[in-house]
Amino acid sequence: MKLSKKSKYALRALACLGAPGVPSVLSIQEIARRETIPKKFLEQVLLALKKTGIVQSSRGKAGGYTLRGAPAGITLGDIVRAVDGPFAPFVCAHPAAPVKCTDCPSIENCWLRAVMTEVGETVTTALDQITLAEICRRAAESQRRSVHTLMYDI
Amino acid sequence: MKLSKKSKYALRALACLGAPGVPSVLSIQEIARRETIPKKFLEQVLLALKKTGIVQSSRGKAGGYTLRGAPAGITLGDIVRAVDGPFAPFVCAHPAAPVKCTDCPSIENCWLRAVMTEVGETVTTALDQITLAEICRRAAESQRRSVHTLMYDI
DNA sequence: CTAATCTCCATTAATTCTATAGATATTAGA
DNA sequence: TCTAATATCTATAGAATTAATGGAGATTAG
Repeated sequence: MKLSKKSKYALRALACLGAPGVPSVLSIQEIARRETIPKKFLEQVLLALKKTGIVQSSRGKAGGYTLRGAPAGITLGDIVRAVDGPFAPFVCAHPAAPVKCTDCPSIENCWLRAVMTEVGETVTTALDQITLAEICRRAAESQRRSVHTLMYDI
Repeated sequence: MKLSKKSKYALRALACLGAPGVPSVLSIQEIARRETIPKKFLEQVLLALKKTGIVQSSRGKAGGYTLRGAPAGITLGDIVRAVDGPFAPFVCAHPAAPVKCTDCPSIENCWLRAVMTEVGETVTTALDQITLAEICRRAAESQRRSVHTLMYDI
């Protein structure tokens, strides 16, 4: 039940792109620098985010990535699905393209599949209720708090 | 967001132990045979389930495993946690023993951690609402249905 | 043109998951 | 007391997945 680093990087990159007061177009290199993410790895992450339409890119000099829609319209679920795939507790419980497990009796008549499909849906619903806007808001707040703490520390 | 085979094996083993009309004590070998699970692997799974008190065991000849409590008191969450650990989307969002990620600013002040801890709690709540009793009921129903189908097929 | 960028494909490295092996401890029953 | 069937424990091999890197295009502003 752990999320991949890809997801984590995707979240941080998007929070970066959605942060107010940041240039709306950022290059891979710039995001990698800001968030300390391996550049070549981030490249793959952004490509995945692009494929599902969460971000858009422009090539050439002065190119880079930008959010495709408003942060309020992008959910945590969208992001994680884009890089890690759908929430299928087991392959036979895959929402779109279920695959028979080697040990299922059959794909239509597998009680584990039935229960697990429901679980996957529950998780999906939960993650789809958190938006990138909310995440950005919290990120900004957290940063304010940390600066505040730092000032006290000094 | 995929569950491990350990979880799957645990669920099947417990559904087996909780099924009505089955001897209440089953040996590892017997469960492995019924559910087609590698015996030595199942051994580890059952040991984990024992450690958290979901099953109890007796050693020696005629020994084996049995459920510790009523199926209605064991949740899917209990089972998965027992073998796969708690639902921590990231290590810093571990409910009991959070560990600082290499890229967190700090464990107290990480917005990803805050959001992800909530997500983990949501998943936990969802999984804790499905009981083993419910699972056993569905398993039995599914089996009835499959026998029915089979009769038609022949 | 050129330099900075995204894109695509392949490969290596690291980690985690799955499975197996073997030695030991326990217990019912002959 | 012996034997056979069982759980327990620790280690390790094998497989699969994830993470990271490398390098050769394609595109575009200036």
